[in-house]
Amino acid sequence: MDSGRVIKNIEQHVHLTQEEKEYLESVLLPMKVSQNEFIEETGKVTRYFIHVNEGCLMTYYTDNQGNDHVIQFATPGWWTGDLQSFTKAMPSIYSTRALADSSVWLLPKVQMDTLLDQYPVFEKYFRIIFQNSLITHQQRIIRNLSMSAEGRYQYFIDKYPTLEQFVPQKYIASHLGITPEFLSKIRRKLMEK
Amino acid sequence: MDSGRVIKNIEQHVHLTQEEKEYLESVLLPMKVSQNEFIEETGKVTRYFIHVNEGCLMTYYTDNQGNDHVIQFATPGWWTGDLQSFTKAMPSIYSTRALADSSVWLLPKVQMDTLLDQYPVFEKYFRIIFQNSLITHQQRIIRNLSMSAEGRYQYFIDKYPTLEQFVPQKYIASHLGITPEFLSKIRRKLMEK
DNA sequence: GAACGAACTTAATCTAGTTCAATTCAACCA
DNA sequence: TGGTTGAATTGAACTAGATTAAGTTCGTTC
Repeated sequence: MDSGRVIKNIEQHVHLTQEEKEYLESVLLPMKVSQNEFIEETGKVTRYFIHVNEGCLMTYYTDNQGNDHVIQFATPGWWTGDLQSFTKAMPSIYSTRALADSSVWLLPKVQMDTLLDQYPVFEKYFRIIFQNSLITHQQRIIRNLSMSAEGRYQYFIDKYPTLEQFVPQKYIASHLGITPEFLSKIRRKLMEK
Repeated sequence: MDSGRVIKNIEQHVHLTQEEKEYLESVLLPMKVSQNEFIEETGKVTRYFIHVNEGCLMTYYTDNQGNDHVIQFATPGWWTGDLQSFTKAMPSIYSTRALADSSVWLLPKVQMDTLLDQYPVFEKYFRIIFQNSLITHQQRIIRNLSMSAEGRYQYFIDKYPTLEQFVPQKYIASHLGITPEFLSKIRRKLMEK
């Protein structure tokens, strides 16, 4: 599996020396996951920060009534996982599963720590990644507070048109914060227009 | 105004040398704001990242129907502002106002850039700050998706008991994603119990 | 100290979205 | 080839929370 893509993604934000690239490559673990397979599970401590290379993952929370709530769909170039569990070694409240056959890179906790300690450029890189992610999370909160379900769905398909091919509708509904039944109604209404 | 508190807050996460402390102190601008005064306004480019020293601020989004949606209340020790506007020099979609007479430190954009460039420790510091903030934002999304308004209110007063003294109820309602009228009903219901 | 406005409350009515239950549809696979 | 299973759809009944509008409380100002 070619690690070139991770490097390319990272170099969109920071410049890496040959040594930094080689070190990163030496600590990333390649992994293939087939559709519906779990990478991380609720209740266990997350040991890896996950970078998607091919396919599609989803990270979600299951509440005590058994309902799933999707916090993220991750396509190639995205990091995912439970940051709290990963950084603080707490049992995870999320699960991460493959929605399609996928290939990912795993960055183990200890290696991430050394990476950050030894090479300041990775501090910068993850500072930028988390900063951007924080911005998009704030915007998602705002959309949830200020837009109707229909508006949020339109925004979603507009913004992530490629996701519909991987993601069953019920998980899109879950990500939008509505029931699959209601999403179905919205879709019919939009078709009729 | 004593800059010791900012330093103390930062040193909860990273260790600073004397030089780093002095440089930071030399670029922070102290500012007093009185109740209801704006620090940043929608439509203008955010020039400062704001650190609260005393009092309480709120950062909120106003939608095109004129409704406000609070994304953050900031009390002493917290950073606030519109990160997207600040880092990408875009017009801000948020406003930041004082809910009480407050004192803050302003970190101007250019100075933040040099700070990050010159002293890797600040990359680490902000990486940690953004990472933690990202975690809490994800949790807030999950609460909005999985809990009732009453549940979210209980969580809020439980988690931020001191905020009620500064924050008018209508802004708590806004933060929870409900109307002031409905929050009023919830409160009565809880009183009667 | 009257008058004003802003925050909060109350109650009636309304609606966006849920719940539940039945039906269809497609994929898998033995 | 037919049976099973889970995803999507449909529709009826329901509810959490919104909307509207009127009233209350209270601090501020002239």
